[in-house]
Amino acid sequence: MSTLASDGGLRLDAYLPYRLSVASNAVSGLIARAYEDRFGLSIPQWRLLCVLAEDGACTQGQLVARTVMDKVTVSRSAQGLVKRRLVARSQNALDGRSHVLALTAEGRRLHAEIAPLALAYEAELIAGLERDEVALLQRLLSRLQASAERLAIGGST
Amino acid sequence: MSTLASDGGLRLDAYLPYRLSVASNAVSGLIARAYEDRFGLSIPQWRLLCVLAEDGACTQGQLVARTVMDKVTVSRSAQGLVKRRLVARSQNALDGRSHVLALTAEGRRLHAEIAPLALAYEAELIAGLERDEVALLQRLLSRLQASAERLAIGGST
DNA sequence: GTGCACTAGTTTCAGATGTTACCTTTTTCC
DNA sequence: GGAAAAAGGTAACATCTGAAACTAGTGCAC
Repeated sequence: MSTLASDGGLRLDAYLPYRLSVASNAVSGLIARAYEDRFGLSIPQWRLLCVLAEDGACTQGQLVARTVMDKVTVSRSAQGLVKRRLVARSQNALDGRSHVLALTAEGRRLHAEIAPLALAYEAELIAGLERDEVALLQRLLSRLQASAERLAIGGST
Repeated sequence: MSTLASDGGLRLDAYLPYRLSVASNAVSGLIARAYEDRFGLSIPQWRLLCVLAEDGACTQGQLVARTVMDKVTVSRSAQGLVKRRLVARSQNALDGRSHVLALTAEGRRLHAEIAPLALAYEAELIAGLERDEVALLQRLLSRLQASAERLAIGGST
């Protein structure tokens, strides 16, 4: 019998989905403000820039798969980047429905400018943590994501 | 000199803010769908229910502090809960500006019904992890959140 | 080679979200 | 005790988001 109400040991600030969400919001908010203020980029736009810098030219479909974002989000973000001449789109010779996106010289330059800042933020965030703690964190996040996706599929049947 | 473009070792899928966001989205999406489908609750509403069950009656201001949500979000969520008679609002004798929110019997019942499900989801998510790994994850999330908040304040000056 | 199911991407629309402004009540402090 | 500043809460506005409809192009069946 519960004295006040706390049933079965559910406490909000020990509840992992809550903790994860709060931590993620704090980090995303920080990063989003930094990119927005200094470079006028949204986080989705920044993700596209990163993937295009890493992988070279891509179709939007590939970007969707690579960034785990909605195709509408990718479409709109790409439009903004094209408008700013950071990204060029050209016809895809292999498939008339899709276009190929690639960084322009200016896009590459901007990416090269932001990348160190991005890494510096990351370094600040994990300051004071051991190397292996960070590695474990990455592993655990992957694990959580995978579990969530598995449950989402299983649950929708 | 970079062969393709990957500058200074920035790879998106090793970038912590990105990983955190993706993992959090996957988990939140799963949980949100579950609560919405089965109980018609949004995540903010669910958070309020939890805090009210844990702490007993609160003002909205206290709920804002406790749940790390915007006061507008709390206001709207509370309205929904009141409309469904899960929460009762009464005048605050100590301060005429604020109201006191408390669970109704029905609210307590619903919370008691959902809590085991919430814990079951959490258990599924961390299935296969060691106890101390989970504890470390909690610590690391706290750390990241704290760092982000510190940087946000420092950066805005 | 024509029809039909399918994919890539954009547009449209409805709901969610946050920022700002606002009203009310309370506190401060002269 | 009354003006002014501040806090609790809501309303209004702009923005963001994602689902579903839509357009255009592909490719397989026959």
